[in-house]
Amino acid sequence: MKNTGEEIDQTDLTWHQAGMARQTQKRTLETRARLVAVASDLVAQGGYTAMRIEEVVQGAGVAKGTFFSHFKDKDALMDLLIGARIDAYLDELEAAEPPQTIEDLVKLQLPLLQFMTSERYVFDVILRLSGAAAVSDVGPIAMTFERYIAIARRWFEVGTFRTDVSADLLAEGMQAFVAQALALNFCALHGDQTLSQRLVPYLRAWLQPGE
Amino acid sequence: MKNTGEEIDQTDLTWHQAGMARQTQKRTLETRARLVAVASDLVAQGGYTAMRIEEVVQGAGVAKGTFFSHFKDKDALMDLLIGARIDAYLDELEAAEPPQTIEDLVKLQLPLLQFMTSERYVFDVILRLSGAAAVSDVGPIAMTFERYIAIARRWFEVGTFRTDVSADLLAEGMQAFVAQALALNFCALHGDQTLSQRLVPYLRAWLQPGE
DNA sequence: CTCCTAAATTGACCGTGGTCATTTAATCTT
DNA sequence: AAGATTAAATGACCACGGTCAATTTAGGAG
Repeated sequence: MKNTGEEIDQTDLTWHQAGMARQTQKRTLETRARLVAVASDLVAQGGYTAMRIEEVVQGAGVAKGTFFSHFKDKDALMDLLIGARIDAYLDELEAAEPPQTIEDLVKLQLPLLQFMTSERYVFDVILRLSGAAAVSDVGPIAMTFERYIAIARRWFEVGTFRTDVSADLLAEGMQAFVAQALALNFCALHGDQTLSQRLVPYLRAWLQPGE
Repeated sequence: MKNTGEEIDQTDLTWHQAGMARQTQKRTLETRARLVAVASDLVAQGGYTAMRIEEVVQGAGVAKGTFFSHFKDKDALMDLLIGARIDAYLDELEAAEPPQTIEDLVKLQLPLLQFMTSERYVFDVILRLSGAAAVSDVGPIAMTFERYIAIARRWFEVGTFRTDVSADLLAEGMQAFVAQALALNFCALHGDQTLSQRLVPYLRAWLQPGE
């Protein structure tokens, strides 16, 4: 995003008069890094639900207002932290061999799904940030959702699954079933089954109908 | 839920000594009714997002604490208000002829879906309350989700849809796709399509594979 | 009617996310 | 180096959901 502006004739203009923004100070990056590091630590200790902005700024040795000049709101920080975790799981999915059976498909994703349901709050944040209201604020989590679809699409292009509909549609459908299964995981009425148990019948009916 | 306690021998015990709770006062019901009425009015005026507990109690002429002795939290009130609206839409679905085509299926549900996406906040509340963490607090919205599945199941039992999997699975799958479509409705990257446009391909692939 | 108990109500208070006018610090200009 | 200009940081303040010890009120018991 940065430094992509076009070249500007500076012969009779200072770069400021030409409308260039003054460059970000080193201080800024340090402060931001400290905020993220402290937040990360706090999450490691007490989980996402318990993280408090007040504690983050105290730990980073800055005022509360400083936090909000670095992040739009608390969600933006969560977006970053949770998005990074999801990305790491997607790295593993991408590195793995494309799954050939429904069971493999579920098994491969299980670590990611378990992270997503590790705290109710985490799941809520993910749902809230999985789609961006404006193109300009597509955040880390929203990016991971795009990425997830892209990875799944590749699996369905080469795999042993139905071919009467596009791999893209199959991927989006799987996403829908995964979200459903995760939601039901928090539900007392259906909480007895494991994620896999719930997911496999769905995906079999979706990806291999009539078999 | 009320007055379901078993009969108790009262020959030598007052009903109070027998452990019966003193009956709810008329006052209670009036206060609660007033709170709900005011809240309902406020929602009608400014939408769910803008509703403030402070305004509700002011309008009802009670103290703030009173609200929370009637409702566990703000969500509980929203559960009631939104649940009632959804129930009304489900009444219509139940009264209608079972849809025979995908297009009819979507068209029939459209009013409900438009309500669910009328405000981002409403959608978030619905997602949050659609499953109850404990059996004891299955609220109005959670009930409507059970009801929705039951209605859809009946459609799929008599309709012109695939029969290789249970009608129950079909219903739950449709729910998943509907949720997905609603979520994408708030997403800038996919916001150009209408709900129907998004939903029809999904449901065709799910309910009538290979046709 | 009066006393007594439990239900209902009160409102000051708290936790926490978020704002913004003001102050401080860095960097550019001359 | 001094002055000008913008970025960064500050912290008092607000909004709003939620709590709870204290108070009021309803209605049965005597």
